[in-house]
Amino acid sequence: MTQNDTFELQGFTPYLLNQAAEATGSRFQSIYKSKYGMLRTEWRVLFHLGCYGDMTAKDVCDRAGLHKTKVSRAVSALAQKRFLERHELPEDRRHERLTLTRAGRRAFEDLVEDAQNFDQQLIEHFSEGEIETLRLVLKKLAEL
Amino acid sequence: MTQNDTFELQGFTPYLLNQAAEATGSRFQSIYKSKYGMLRTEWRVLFHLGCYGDMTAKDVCDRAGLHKTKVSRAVSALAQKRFLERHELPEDRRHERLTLTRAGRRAFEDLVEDAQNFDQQLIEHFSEGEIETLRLVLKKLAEL
DNA sequence: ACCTAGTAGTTGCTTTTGTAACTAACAACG
DNA sequence: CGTTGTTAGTTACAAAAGCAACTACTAGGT
Repeated sequence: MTQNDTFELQGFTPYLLNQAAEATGSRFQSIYKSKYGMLRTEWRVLFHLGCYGDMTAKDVCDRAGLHKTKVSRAVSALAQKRFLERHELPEDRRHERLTLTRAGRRAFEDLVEDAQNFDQQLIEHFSEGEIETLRLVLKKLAEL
Repeated sequence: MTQNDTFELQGFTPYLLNQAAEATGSRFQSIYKSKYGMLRTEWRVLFHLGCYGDMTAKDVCDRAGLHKTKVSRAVSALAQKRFLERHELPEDRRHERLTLTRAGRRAFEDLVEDAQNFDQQLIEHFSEGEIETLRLVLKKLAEL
């Protein structure tokens, strides 16, 4: 193998981010996929509603940085699983308020536990300072 | 909006990783997509060959953690663009050595510049210590 | 030589995503 | 009232990813 020493792929931030996100994300996905047959976008919508309360699909798009078609399909899937209900807002019938059903909230709370355990297992490999820096940097990177 | 205060989505590591990876990755993708019509997996294969020298598709799979079908299709696409050539190894005709063509190497070197500039713009928002910690933690997370 | 098991890589089919066009509803202005 | 522009959400079609079955080849017995 001949190599080019001017660039180190292992030091390229987007590549590292992708590898880490893929590794952790796919392991975590297997949990909610096997338990509830949910896709990643469905999990995100569920968690947005569970963590931040009722909102419209548009709100989810803005908060999560997801395209509206993705959210639309995830909402349909969650509605079909009877995890949420849609209520047209009378003051503007274009919007619909999304609300978790009792079953949806139960699933959310169950998955919150899994998420906490999973996160715990991840962060215990690092010091508190490292985790603090990681979170700070990731949040900034996501907003750039 | 009613809310559940027991879990903070913004503190969940896989979610943060995903948001940061998505934000930076999609911006960077637009560069090589517009310049060379490459997909993310094609970019990765190109960079593996460019950075680490000739190898087989299997080697790329192992190093990059990609499924062989994804790599197979990326290799076909890069071959069609005349960015690489495949050479069956005489000692084991199941393997094929992948080699960048002159055009492939030119594209690689061009994109290395873009990658360096891009990375520079990312990391200049942070201190050296933060970047060092970030890289360390991301590498470990990718290997867990 | 033959049979079995395993590997590198491809192909076909299904699921998921991305993009753009669409519907329905509102708002502001003439 | 229209007409124009804008927004929330859906749908239809194309591109891409995931998965399983397949081909071609090698290796290791027997």
